[in-house]
Amino acid sequence: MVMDGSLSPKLDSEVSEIKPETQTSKKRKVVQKTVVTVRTGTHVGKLKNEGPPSDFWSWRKYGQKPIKGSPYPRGYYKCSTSKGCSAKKQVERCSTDASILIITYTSSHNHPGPDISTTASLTKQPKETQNSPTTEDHPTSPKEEQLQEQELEDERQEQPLMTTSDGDTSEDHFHYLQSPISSSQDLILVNQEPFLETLDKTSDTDLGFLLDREAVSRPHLVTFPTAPRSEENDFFDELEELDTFQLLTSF
DNA sequence: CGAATTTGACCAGCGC
DNA sequence: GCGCTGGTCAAATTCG
Repeated sequence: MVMDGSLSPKLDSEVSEIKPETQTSKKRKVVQKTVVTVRTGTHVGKLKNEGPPSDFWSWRKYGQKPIKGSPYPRGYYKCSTSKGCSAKKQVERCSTDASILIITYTSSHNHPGPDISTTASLTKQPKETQNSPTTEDHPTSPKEEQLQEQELEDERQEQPLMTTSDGDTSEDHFHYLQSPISSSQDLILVNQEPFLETLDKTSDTDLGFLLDREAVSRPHLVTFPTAPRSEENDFFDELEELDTFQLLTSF
């Protein structure tokens, strides 16, 4: 399957920022990666491990490892929605903000959609719409709030830490996308990287081009253009989001 | 009883 | 070549 964006066509809250990382020379092989940053409520810290921001798919945890530079461990999940699905995701917390979850999706799902019917009464079809749509339907609309911006700073701060051993985390492009995440927590930002290994081999130029394109179109459509918002603005965000939501839903 | 999660060990890639 | 870090597997444990 070549569904690059099969990750998830819809998101519950909003998107803030994404960093497409096509690991070219990292540790393991080169795979498409989608980094999604989710801001969990402040209550998250109380939870034992921050509820797993599960999207519409079911994930099975198969490992956990402490990451250098981050006081929090990283959890490794595999998609259990479908047997043959090779989709994986890594969940880790921002070293600077425990309330921020960084979810990295690897590979794509082989199946169209999870049993959304069970998860929620979504109206959306299981089509693999990867990036375009903002077709997100909120089932019962469990209220989600999203913040962003803070992540920017957080990420920046994080970089130095990560750089300790690596330093080659090249995040040149930012993708703004909707996320598949529909957890009861607050979603902050999501990024999707519809890139497959195939692209990788194609050429760097192409990749860059694609990235650029996406970055350009997405951010303007969904996210706010400028001005970072603070928690106070969050409320507004919610409102706006709801509005958008309704529009989308209506659509 | 079955499924999911947890934890440790092992393996592979990269840097020094 | 060695050591470090990240990622995955598998056995054990826990929960439903």
